[in-house]
Amino acid sequence: MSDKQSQDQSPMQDHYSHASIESQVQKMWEDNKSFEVTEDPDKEKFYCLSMFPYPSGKLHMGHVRNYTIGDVISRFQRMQGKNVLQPMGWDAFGLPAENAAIKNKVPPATWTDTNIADMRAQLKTMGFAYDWSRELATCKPDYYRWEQWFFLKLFEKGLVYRKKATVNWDPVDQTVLANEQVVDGRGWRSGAIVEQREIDQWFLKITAYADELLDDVRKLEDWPQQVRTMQENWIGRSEGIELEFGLEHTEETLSVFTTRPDTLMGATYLAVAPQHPLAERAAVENPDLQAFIEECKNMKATEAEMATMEKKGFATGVSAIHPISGESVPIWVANFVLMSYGSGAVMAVPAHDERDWDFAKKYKLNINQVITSANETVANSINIEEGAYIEKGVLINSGEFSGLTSQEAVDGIANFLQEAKKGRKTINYRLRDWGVSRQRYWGCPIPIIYCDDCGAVAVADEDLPVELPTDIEFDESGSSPIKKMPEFYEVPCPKCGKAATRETDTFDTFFESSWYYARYTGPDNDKSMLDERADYWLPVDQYVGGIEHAVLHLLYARFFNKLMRDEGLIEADEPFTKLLTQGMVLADTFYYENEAGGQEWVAPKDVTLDTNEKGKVTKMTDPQGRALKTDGMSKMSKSKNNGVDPAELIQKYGADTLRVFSMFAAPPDQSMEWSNTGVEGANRFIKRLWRQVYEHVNSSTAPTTNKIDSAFEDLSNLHQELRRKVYTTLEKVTDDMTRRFTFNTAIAANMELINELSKFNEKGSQADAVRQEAFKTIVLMLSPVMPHVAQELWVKLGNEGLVMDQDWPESDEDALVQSNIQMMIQINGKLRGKVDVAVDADDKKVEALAMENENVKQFIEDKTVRKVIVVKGRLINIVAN
RNA sequence: GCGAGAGUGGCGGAAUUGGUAGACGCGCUGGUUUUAGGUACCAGUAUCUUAGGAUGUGAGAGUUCGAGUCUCUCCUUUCGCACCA
Repeated sequence: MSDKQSQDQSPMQDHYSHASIESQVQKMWEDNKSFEVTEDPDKEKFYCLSMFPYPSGKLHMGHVRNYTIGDVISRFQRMQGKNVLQPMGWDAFGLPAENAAIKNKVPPATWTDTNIADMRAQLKTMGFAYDWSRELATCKPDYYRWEQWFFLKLFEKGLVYRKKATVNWDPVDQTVLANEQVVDGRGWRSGAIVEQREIDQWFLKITAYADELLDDVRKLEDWPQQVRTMQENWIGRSEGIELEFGLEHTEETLSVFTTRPDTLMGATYLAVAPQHPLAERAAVENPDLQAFIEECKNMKATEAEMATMEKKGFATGVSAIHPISGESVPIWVANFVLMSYGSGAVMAVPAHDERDWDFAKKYKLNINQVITSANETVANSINIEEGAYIEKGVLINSGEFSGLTSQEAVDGIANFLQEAKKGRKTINYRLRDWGVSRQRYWGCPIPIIYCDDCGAVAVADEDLPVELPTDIEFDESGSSPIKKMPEFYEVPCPKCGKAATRETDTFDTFFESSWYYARYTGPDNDKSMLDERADYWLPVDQYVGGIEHAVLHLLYARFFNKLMRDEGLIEADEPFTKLLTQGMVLADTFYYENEAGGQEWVAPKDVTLDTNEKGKVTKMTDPQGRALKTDGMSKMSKSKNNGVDPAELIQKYGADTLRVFSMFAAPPDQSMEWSNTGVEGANRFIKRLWRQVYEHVNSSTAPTTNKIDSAFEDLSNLHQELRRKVYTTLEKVTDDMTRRFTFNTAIAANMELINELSKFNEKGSQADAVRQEAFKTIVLMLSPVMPHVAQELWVKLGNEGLVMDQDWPESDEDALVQSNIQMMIQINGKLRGKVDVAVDADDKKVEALAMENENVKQFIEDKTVRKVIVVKGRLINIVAN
């Protein structure tokens, strides 16, 4: 780019006017294509990605916060000399577009396109450093054709399969509902009670990668511990044994899974899930049992209550044979046993499991203690009639296994069962295979054709993409229009040519968001999904997004990354090296009670607050004079009417103010409380900096060039102190930006420096040179946060070019040198004085100086000094009594 | 119930390695400028106080010359999982 273009020779305005600055600076970036990047093997790359938004129509504060964090990191890394990629796109498939289509009679594609255009314009007003040439939208065929292609690769490899799974069926609208469309067990439009139906759906074998996903999540050291733990729990690996109980009077067996084989000898009954085949068979001749099973099935609705729900059971009348003792153990149906985990049946050891104990007490089943503690005192305190003993210990009442420790018994019993062919060691996962079929319209079509003769057949490569028809109309039922479009689904079989039927289901939208980060590296490629550019940019160095994606999105993206690696498309094992999960944006909530006793929520901007002389709020009123109540801070939402529109604030204060406030109010990973007065404070800060630079520029006798080093010879103390403050601030800010990611303290440190600078009233060319250096450094340090005003001030300070292309300032050792430091004097750990000492003074000298302090003398007058501790450069603690 | 985190002025938050608690900002109080409001600027703002100090980081104990920070017990709260055998 030409430097000329960025030079504005007009005189500096005495006041800060955000509107003209921001539009001019943004235009300059756009004209210069400042954020377009290409692969440069000579430069270190940095790929910074923020989670792409769903194009709902308007930017909200959560977006502003998320994208500002990513942008600050990107711009900082750019100043560190990295080749920075920061792309943006749209997670464009999804249910809201269908809802809008029904409501407004607009096709989802049109609605989505309009929203993307609006939101793109809004993002641009925020001045984010995105490479817009890489923009992608997941609803476009040039994007989703590659996931269709990839799905078929997985199909070939046997990593996808079809099986029956339950869906929510609305019997009135005759359509499948997404979980979000089921409200209190009823269809959201029809109000009909939703039924569960079993239909064939496609699954991805994520369980085949369970071990690798678990092992590798433990290696992601730059991810928040919380997210790693959540993923570990989600995968939920547990080691144990699967064993067979023979059924009495038949040849059949019942398989159960346990992680505590050491307690096997204490198993006094078995419990199976209500859906278990054995339960259903036993119910055929037992109407009471049948009724119990039905009752359990209907309890499904509220999952939250499930955990606290009363444990209930019903005897099947069938008994099993204990695989070791040969004793008869009754089989029960229990409402707490899950059909979906393990084999849907458990062995119950009431002596050593709380839930089994409760159940046994309730139904008067045997409780046999088989574990005791190695510690005699503990062992004597165990009373199995009072409660279960769940610790591991030493086996008793266990025949040949008695005396073994739990640890030894696990292997011993497992080996015994294995040899008897009655069991084997096994690993169970909580993780289920990923069902990717959705019976919705607005999604990527699944590229499969069903033929009566050939079965499920892949769409031929040359027929990809299977394009989703966009010229459609929704009827009142809300069911997918392509399910009623013969021109879409009537196709010949790709194998035999016979008339066949195209799949009309679409992919779960998590499918699109699982690989978009990789596609940004080559979004223009119409020959392949990814190319060699992917290996230049991947993995993503910094990923920024909401904690709500801690499990599903991040797990699926990690899974896809491994799938793509195994397909030879990329090299990296993991997609995201560092992860930053930003906190929620909260705002005050206010309401009054209406006549019906309901809550009417009042927008925070319409509320007047009265305070007492300490600033504590004493009264809240709305414009009609109604006294209001508050429900505290909660996440900005429509339902509580406490949202704040970023567009209005950009208009009023400018993007830089919004950026400064959202970075300053809280550390990025914590929730942030919105405050309108806080925004004004951020704006005041920028205006103050502007005015100070204005006064400096207009009164300066110093050279406005930056050749000021010669001016720093023989500086006075005051001058030296200011320079030291500049460079201690720089060191702190650099640390905050690189290591800590605490942008709030980085901004605070700059505020502190600016406050010092405003008190620095020295005159003369040396003072001006010191000031010039200080302002220049401040502008560089703040430019990632407030890039527009920083650019303008950069030029007004007499510099050339783009501030964002400058190197991050280097520390100056000379400026940091100090001859004297202040040390604290404590007596018995309490602060009693301060003393200035030479930096190189030894401990004896320091101690002597401290003893001379008047206040210290007073305090130790009638005491004996026992000990003196000198912590170099910090404090002296005198221990006396 | 299990797991992880948090608790500091009127509020958001700072204190990074055990070493000046309350940086920075908001709010509030007083003042200057202004016809006035707003803006801007200046000063003050943890609590008690006999004005020497004393107390103070959810509560209680402990380790230490010294604890917001480390250990233990308890309380409150946020988030996640939720009968996972």
